[in-house]
Amino acid sequence: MKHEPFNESTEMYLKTVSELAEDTGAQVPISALAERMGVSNVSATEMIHRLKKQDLLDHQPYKGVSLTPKGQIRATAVIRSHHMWECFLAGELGLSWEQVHDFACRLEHATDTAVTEALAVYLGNPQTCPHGNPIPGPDGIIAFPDDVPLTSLQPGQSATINRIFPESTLLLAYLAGRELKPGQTITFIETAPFNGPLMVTCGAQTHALGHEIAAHIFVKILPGVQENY
Amino acid sequence: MKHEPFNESTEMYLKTVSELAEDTGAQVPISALAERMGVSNVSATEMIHRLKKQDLLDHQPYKGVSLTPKGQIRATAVIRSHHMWECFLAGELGLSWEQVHDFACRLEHATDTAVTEALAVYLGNPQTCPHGNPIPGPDGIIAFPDDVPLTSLQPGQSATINRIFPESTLLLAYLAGRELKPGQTITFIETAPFNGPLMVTCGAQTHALGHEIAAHIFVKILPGVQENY
DNA sequence: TGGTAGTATAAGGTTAACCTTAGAAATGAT
DNA sequence: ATCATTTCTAAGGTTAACCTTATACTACCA
Repeated sequence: MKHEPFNESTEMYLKTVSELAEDTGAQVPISALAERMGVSNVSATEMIHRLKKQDLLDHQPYKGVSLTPKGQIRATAVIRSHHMWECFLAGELGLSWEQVHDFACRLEHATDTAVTEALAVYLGNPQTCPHGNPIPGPDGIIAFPDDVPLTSLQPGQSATINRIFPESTLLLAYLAGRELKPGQTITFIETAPFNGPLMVTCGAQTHALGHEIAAHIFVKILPGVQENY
Repeated sequence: MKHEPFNESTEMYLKTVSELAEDTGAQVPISALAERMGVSNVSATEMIHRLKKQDLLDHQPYKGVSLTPKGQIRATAVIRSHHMWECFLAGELGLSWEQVHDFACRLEHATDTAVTEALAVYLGNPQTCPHGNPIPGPDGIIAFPDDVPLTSLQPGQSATINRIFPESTLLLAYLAGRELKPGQTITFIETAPFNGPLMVTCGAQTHALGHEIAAHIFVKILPGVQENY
């Protein structure tokens, strides 16, 4: 009756599947998983088999993987703990917006559920992390955010930044340096010619954002200025 | 110029050497280490060789091991983080005195120095953990506590509990159930015959404590009642 | 209906951290 | 000085999580 170990590696796979599934629906191709994990295809497949044997995820050959209820519970627990730590590190300890993701990435695997829940209460049950992403409830339910990627804006449209997803240190550092954080209002000017960067203004600044970056910035479109007709 | 990995296993060895050295002086026998780590003698020896190669500790064959300056720094960093988390979990999150040790045991290996230091400031630079043990400074210096094991009391002597060392979940749970925590005043009655348990009173309660347990309770002796003569 | 691109499996290799059994070497107490 | 205890080394085995290379299988598009 010993508790399952749930080591870091296991948790990273489950968490990644959960994050990728949020984008694409249910079935996550192993190749996508492998890439996000920085691991070879064969290694990922091996690991999938191990996790399948533990009833943490399902695998439809040539289709992809999806979390079982058991895997889902574990994945959301890790994500919840991750975001709680981000809130704590940034909000209480005053650590920087771009650093806390990294710190939380390590703490998340070392956090007992009792600690996560006590932390949640301490923080007043925050609903989003400092990067704008929704925090799963203790029941594992994630509120699906009402936003669109920056890449889907029309020229001239204004929007407020809602979240950065998925989070990555390099990206967060880049955005922090330009003050492109949730809450900021930006206006999309145009996409530079020859499939160039997206030109946006934020306050007095103009930024040229690559497609990769823009795809990770989710925004809420502001009601457009009424056009005369 | 990659940062050293410093995985959990490495840190546990260094931490354990540091804790054992505090008792016995400098040289820690590998067998003692192996026992505390719950690992075979051969495995511990293997690991010692690995750590030696990384210049984290010295090994005098047939004598024992001791930390190098590099190992010392790492060990105290882990211990500092451990105790900071204990303070936070108990003092801020309100988790129980006997649970926080376990939770901190996992967090300590996932904590960046920047987080430890921010936490220290947040907590007002505490000097001892909830179990009374001194917290190493950021420089790695540990204030040696001024106390003696309960086993060294004379019958009739009173003392205040100062710390529980080394901490272990079972022991802490046992003591918590009897309210034997730092700050409490106890009086040593006698050692029961035939090398039996130590009889102590704490408030209205009398407790029979085994030698193992008593050796882990460190106390400050109170000035004795003046005897008539 | 192919054929390519993507996916799966097979085979063999690596590393860290453990294990056991066995034998060799040093220490320290009588 | 010897002998028992402790400590060390040697040899071989295990597991998890990686790797590469190579081959087999499926899917889907033209």
